[in-house]
Amino acid sequence: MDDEAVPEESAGDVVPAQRFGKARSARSSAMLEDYTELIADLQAGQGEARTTEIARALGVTHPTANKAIARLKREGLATSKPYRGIFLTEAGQAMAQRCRARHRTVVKLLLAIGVPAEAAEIDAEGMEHHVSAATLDAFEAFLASGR
Amino acid sequence: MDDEAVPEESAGDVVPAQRFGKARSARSSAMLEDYTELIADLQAGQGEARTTEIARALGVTHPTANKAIARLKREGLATSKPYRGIFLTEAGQAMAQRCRARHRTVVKLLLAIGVPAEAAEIDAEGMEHHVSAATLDAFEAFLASGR
DNA sequence: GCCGAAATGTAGCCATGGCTACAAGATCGT
DNA sequence: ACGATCTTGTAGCCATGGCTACATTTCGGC
Repeated sequence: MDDEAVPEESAGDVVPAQRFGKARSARSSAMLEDYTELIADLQAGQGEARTTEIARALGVTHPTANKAIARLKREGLATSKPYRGIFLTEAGQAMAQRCRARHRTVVKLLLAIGVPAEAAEIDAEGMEHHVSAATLDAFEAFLASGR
Repeated sequence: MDDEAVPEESAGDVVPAQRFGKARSARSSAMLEDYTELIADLQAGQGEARTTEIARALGVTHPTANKAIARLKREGLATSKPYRGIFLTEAGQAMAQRCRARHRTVVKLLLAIGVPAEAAEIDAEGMEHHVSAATLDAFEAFLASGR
């Protein structure tokens, strides 16, 4: 959180490095978010989340999914016992819920703007990870105001 | 490019794997877009784009910028001679222009929605790379319609 | 004209996130 | 209960995009 007050910047620019840095870190957590959200969906939908299902849903091979799940476990977002389903921890469930809500809001906003449904779904998948709290608030306010 | 013609999918879901795949590929081209856009800016602003400037503006070290520039050259987007400035090819300039226009549109849309200016700038940096042509059109139509 | 500082380039490390190939555990049919 | 098959896990490769450390080139001051 440091936007202005950069001494010898000619103020015309706001130091773009910050923005790019934020975009980069958002990219790195995007995967975690996708996985937790998906796992929550699978648990809700069919009781448990299996590695193969996760891989299939994300369009990656199962070893890739496996590595990602290992990372989720490392980060304390999920747990699992060998050859069994994957389960989210409290933290994981919280993240999944937040992401799902944000995803829905982004899609609704795009639709409200007039974006075709398929494009809205596809683009939201990538955009959502870059939507800050402030922006999300604005989206919700916009939707609530009935435009 | 394989979008439709997936035979027996029950149409209730549109196969999420596609969406994730698109989001992933958008992520991989995001860097190219950032660099070309920035190089164009630097050329316009101070006549030439130097490696150190690019690195500073993006908030990375110069070897990182150097590698990225090597990739730009590989992809035919930029040219440079050792220890000299970086220049965009025709293709690079075209990409830069498209990206800059898209960036501006995204920012304007966010502002129109009511997103605070700083958040709009930051979030747009990440979001823009996931905005498809269809979505961009919708954004422009929305802005033109004065809401 | 030379020498030192700044800029640029190169080498090599690390983590990530893809992949294929193979190993090992579960499950199900007979 | 056993074997085939499916699922899961592991190993190891590649490319990418960060980084630090070091080499080289350019450039500016003296």
